[in-house]
Amino acid sequence: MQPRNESIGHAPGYLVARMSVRVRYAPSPTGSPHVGNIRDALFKHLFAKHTGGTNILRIEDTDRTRYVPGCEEEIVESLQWIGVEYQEGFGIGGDCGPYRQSERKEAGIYAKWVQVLLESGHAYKAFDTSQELEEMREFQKINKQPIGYYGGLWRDASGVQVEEAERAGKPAVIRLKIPRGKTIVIEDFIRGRLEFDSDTVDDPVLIKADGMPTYHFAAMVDDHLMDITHIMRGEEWISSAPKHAWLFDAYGWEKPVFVHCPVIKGKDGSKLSKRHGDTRCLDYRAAGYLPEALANFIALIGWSPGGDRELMTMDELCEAFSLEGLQPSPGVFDLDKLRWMNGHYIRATEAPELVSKVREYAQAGEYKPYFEKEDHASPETIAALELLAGGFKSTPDIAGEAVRLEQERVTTLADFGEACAFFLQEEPPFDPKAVEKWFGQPHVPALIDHLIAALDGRSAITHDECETLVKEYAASAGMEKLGPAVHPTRVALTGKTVGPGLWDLMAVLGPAKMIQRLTRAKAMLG
RNA sequence: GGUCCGGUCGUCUAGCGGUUAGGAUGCCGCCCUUUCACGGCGGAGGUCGCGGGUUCGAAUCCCGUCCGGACUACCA
Repeated sequence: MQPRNESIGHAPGYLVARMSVRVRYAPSPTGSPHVGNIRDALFKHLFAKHTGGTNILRIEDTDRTRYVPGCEEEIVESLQWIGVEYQEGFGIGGDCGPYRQSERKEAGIYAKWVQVLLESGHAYKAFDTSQELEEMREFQKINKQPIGYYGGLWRDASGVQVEEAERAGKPAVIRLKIPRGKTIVIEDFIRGRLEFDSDTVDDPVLIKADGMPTYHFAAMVDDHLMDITHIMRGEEWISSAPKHAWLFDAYGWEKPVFVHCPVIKGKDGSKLSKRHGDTRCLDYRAAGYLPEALANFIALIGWSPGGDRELMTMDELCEAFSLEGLQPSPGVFDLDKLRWMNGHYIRATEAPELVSKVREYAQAGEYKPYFEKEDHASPETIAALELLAGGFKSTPDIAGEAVRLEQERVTTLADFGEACAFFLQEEPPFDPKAVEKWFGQPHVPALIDHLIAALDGRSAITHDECETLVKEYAASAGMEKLGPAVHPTRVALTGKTVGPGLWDLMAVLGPAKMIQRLTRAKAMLG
């Protein structure tokens, strides 16, 4: 690996630390932002924050055919949810606007700059039809030649030929004329010096036949015009980096530092995609993940603060972030670890705040479409969450207490539904195994009678009183351990063998509900 | 096919010429305890992809090789 000297990066002919860092997150609105996209955005946010620089949001909507309405809103919402900030750009403005490329196209920016290239001979018009292009690739394939556009008829066409084609009204694209027989060098912050034989780089389209610029052109022109100091992007862009570098050279512009970040992979090692499960950023919100957990988790894929640090707040991430900590190799998205981390953040949240988060989560209802989806359909989860949402309305105190008591044993917000259900259900179902294990013992009817009698006539009961009550019975029955008293009581009250401390849950349930459930249990005993 | 990038426990990673290769997650066990969980402690799990060099000494430097991935659009 190459030495990386300064935290902002340096190389001859490249922008250096003299100006403040400017980075951009430039998504194209062609679908929901997924965790990989958002991780990239997060890196930029962390870098900008760490260096006191500027993060910019730019919308790259140069492909009209793939535009998905509503996408821009979701991009903004995703960033906001996870805590990625930007100081300039789409939706907030700035000195380098507009920040949507379709608007920049309307403003004539790309037409103007491509003209410069045309005039200097660095770009040319090509009139190939799509069919001709296809045939060319077919030919290259059959003859085992490198596939790509290395000139064809038009790279060195005479002015006469071009005029003729134009007069005939043939549609044209404008391509960049990549020099031949040259070595194009890219300084990548993470990987060091990258060299490309220009003969293996084909001539990219700059302006499409419909007049729209391609990514190769628009992104680079905008990066220059917006004074971007570091082109941070996924490593899938490395192969086209020489085109971009050459574009800067053709203009005589100073190049930004390239930072090709490792991508996030799925379990099978390929780039993260739908078949790896959830990839949409906001699906994690719907599934009950906390944004601070997701942010912390994805920040650690492809980046490390060094040493053993792992659990970090957004502020700590900003403080610790540096380009040196970026890894060259891709990482796998490990849901198990995310789950652990989410559980940690749930436990780290102050109870009152957690209660309101769970309430908002249950009431927002975003979980419903999520848990209806084929691959992780869970009608039980939906029902339990709906019950919880109702509980927050009708008996907010009980719902709130239930959340507090279950805080220690859930990993997602969604888990609260089923965990809290027995508090709110009129008649919580009995787990057959629990019944079989604890209701068969001879002392159980007497235990239940004892409890009912002691509870009768009371309007409330405290944690300590519940403890005394059960312990008294155990002592009177000559029990050496509490188990035989505690477990059947728990089953009678909750239907389950697992859950919060018995005294805690008894106090929350209150005498009336307990008597009702105890009576029901007794009836069941026969 | 071509070009390029990558390779440390299953996974995320620390490491930047000298370490018993460290941590985390997941898994297993013990402790705590009224259950589950949390928490604490401990364990299994890596011949640092492989083969050559350089060096007194290599996970760390060099070369080769294998495997994986990305790109190869008038998509980004």
